[in-house]
Amino acid sequence: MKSSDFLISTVKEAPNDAQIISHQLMIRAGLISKLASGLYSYLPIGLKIIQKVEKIIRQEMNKSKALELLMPVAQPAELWQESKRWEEYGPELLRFKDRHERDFCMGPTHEEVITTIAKQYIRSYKQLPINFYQIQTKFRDEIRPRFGVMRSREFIMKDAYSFHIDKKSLGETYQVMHQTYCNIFDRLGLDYRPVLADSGAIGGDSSHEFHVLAESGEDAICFSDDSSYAANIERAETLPQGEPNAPKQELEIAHTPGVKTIDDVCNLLKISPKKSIKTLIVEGTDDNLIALVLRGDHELNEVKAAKLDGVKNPLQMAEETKVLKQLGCSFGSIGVVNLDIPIFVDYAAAHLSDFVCGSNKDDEHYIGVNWQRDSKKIVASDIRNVVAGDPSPDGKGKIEIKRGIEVGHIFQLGTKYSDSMNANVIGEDGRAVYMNMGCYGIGVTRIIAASIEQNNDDRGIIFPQAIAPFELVIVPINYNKSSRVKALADQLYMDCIEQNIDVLIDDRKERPGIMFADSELLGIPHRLVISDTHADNGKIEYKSRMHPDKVEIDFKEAVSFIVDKLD
RNA sequence: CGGGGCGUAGCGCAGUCUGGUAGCGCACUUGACUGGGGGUCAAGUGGUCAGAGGUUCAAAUCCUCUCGUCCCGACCA
Repeated sequence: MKSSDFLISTVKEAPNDAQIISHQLMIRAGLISKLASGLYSYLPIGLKIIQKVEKIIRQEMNKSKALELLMPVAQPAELWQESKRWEEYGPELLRFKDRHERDFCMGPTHEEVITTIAKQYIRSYKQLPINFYQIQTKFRDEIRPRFGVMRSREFIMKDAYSFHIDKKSLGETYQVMHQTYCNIFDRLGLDYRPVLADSGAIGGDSSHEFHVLAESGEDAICFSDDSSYAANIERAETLPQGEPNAPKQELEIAHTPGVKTIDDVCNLLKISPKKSIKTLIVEGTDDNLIALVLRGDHELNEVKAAKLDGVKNPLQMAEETKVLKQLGCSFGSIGVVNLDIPIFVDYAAAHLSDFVCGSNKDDEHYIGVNWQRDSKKIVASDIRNVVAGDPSPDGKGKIEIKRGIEVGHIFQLGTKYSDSMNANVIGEDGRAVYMNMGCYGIGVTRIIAASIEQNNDDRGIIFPQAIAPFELVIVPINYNKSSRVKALADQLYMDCIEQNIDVLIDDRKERPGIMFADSELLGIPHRLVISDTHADNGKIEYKSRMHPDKVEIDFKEAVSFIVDKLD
């Protein structure tokens, strides 16, 4: 490709709505262009990158025996009503009517459609297992689109759906997909980790997420420092800590006028938050109130809490007016002594002795509280987020926490959709059974942002070779004035094309500094520079985007030198 | 949905408080010089100041409403 035939739309300054480095660089390098909130056009150079990512995904998916197909973006409401998700999904599902006033939605995912296809064409266990995938545009009307294509409303996703006669077969394909995902992310040159995940609203049993490690990641990932344990913080478990110590202090009232927060209580009473508890009130399933108790320095894990018996799922914090009416105090003064509603206590809080808590009266707190002596029977549970330093749930090592960008997610769905949509096959024994399903997603466009988050410097993007928009850039100095440079550069360009190198020759009438800066901003991995001074002695200059040093090589060997680098 | 910010040329911004000729840098066009790290000089192009209504002799500027956009929170396959 010649620069003069292409669109190089680099800019010095990114728009001020670009917050994170990948978003800024994608705008500055001219990969994307914003159309509206969460909607981006991919300019020619951005599309080249997408196509390279897709190629790797296709190759590995095909290798896993998955079959590519393509389903519609627009989907009829009937399908979603059948799976009950028309009601469950909420405003993230973009709904609209056609000219006949029939309800439709833009597909945020395709379980319903693929299940319909499977229902139609898969009749016998002999056709199973089978795994369909597509690479296609999804639309989710995100509450808050942000970070460019990292969390956009419209995005490209590879989604796969497998069908099985039983759970065993599903488990086998799940393992194959786990390995396939590792192969894909390896080839994409990403620093990533598979982690245990909550399966969320999609339902099902077993689930792993694949996270690219990056400071800007929206998820917290927990690792053991001494084993392979890794889990999303939503899912990472904490362990019971045994019986608390025997009481040493008497139960006493402390006056705490106007004090509401844990910080204020602890400052006033000169204790550590680790010796206090906080009591959160949530809605129960019968319009009742339920107390969740955490150590003062810990955070509630809403995913875990929503799964407790009698607690409304999804979790809903109680209104303060309702709390005031039923418990007689405001949020900051709730405590566990004489609290007459169901109480779930986090393991760490249940392990405390002689602690501080609210008294269920404003402006007073209890000190010297002890569970056995001062509170009614409680249920100890795992309801908090793990923190760095917690013991790993597998008993080996301690937990470390890092940030991650979710680029892949695999689920074992079981029969959730085949059941509600009546997708069955005839088994070996001649009886109809619901098919087990798995589903497997990769965020194609998010991968590009994630890769840039991991690979950049003060000059711009440093693309891994596998997804770089070009493998090589030729920068001729004085191309438009020096006929000798032009002849050599053109020859080199033709030779590269002959070797199937994805090469860009910068034949613009620009000063060298601009061409260097653009090639670095775009993250092209290899660069050859031709000038009159080099031409004099039959040399050419090579520079890798990864290394600061330039090297001189013989002009005649330049192409084979690059071919070697690309292998 | 709640709280906050912003909206002036393609991009980054000043001007708004205190009403009176719409500006700067980058980019873009033309020319000259220059030619290995975003160069210099000169001359240009480009704006319903987000939109609507109001106050006023006069509104980018004051008032009201609407829209867009970003941040924080709640939400999230």
